[in-house]
Amino acid sequence: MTQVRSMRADARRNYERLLKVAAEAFAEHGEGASLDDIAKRAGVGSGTLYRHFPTRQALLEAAYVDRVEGFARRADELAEELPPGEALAEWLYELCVGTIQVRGLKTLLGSAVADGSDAVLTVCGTHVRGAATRLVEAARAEGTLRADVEPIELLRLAHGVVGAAELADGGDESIRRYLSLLTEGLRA
Amino acid sequence: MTQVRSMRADARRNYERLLKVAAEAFAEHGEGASLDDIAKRAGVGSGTLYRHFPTRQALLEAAYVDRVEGFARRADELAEELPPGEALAEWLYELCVGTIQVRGLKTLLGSAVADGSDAVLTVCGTHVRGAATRLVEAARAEGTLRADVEPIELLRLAHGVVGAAELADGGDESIRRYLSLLTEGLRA
DNA sequence: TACCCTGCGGAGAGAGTCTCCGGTTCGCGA
DNA sequence: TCGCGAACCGGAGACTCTCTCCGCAGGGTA
Repeated sequence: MTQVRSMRADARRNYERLLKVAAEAFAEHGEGASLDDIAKRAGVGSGTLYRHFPTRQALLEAAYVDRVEGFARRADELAEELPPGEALAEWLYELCVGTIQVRGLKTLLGSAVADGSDAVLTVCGTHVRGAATRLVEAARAEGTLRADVEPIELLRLAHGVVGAAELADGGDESIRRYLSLLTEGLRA
Repeated sequence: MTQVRSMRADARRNYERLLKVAAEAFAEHGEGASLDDIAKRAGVGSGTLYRHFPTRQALLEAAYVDRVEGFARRADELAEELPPGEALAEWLYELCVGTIQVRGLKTLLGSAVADGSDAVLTVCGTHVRGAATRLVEAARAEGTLRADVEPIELLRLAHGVVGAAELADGGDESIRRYLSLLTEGLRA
């Protein structure tokens, strides 16, 4: 995606410094971390930061792509280890836990499944939507998942579950609880 | 709740001007509306605003209490008109729609059902939790709602549903869809 | 080695938050 | 009705953060 090779050596150095520092800063202060401060900590001017990453969103995405790719890979691992329904359930759980633990990731994943024009679909969006689609299709074929549920709907609901869990204590048990309520429904 | 009577006449005038302007500003610009701007529009200095409402949250709550009281009253109306299960479902739907339509309300209701120490429970929290409890108990007694679901859990999940719907188009149909997925569960 | 031009840095404008305190004005008691 | 003390006002100003602009350094190529 990023044409890293045609970058000048110093530019590339700065780019990678910024990425590293940004990941730390977002993890520490959440998505709202001061951008000028990130620039300072990386030893570059703010101009340099904004040249490489025009928006906060761009930096957030660049800093966390590999983590999101990790979620996508994990989906395939789980698909091999478990029956489809369980794989999907476990993946959603891990996704939610990851989202709540790594500060800043929630916004990123949120905008990755938001209803923007699909033309400008982000890398993260592609990864996470792809992974969800694979798991959903398998679970549907197996007959353990309602046939009318779209992958994107599941991702959005998972995002909602994270929101709900945050309102509780934000712990893994809250995630598990709200996810199970969603899976099993509210009827008696 | 607010000891309005013991206020000096000018203080009270300003207090109410601020409330009115704040409700407009939050509705127009969302919860992030500029506080200094609200003060200016109300014709007072920013010091006056901060004296009456020490935090953005305090102003938000004061500006929207009556709306939240409206939700609570609506719960009782619905309880009279419909069977418990339907009343609860309809109330949650209206709550979600209201939350998404009135900008700024989402944050307020979120913090009203957050896991803060219950000692500092807000007025809005009391109203909305009370209403939910009444509806939940009736639906449980009727046998249409899982017996192990707490009112607060339902409110948090509703907040999550609003989040999910926002990621879609934010329309009433999205709310309806995600709420029904939650109610009926995801199993085939 | 020398030159061009990519990429750098940080000053500074703009927007917002929140505090502080000199000045105003309300309302009570006489 | 007057006068005084307390309650309340207003907005200047310090601080934080975002984002742009442009003179200049220093990398890459011939």
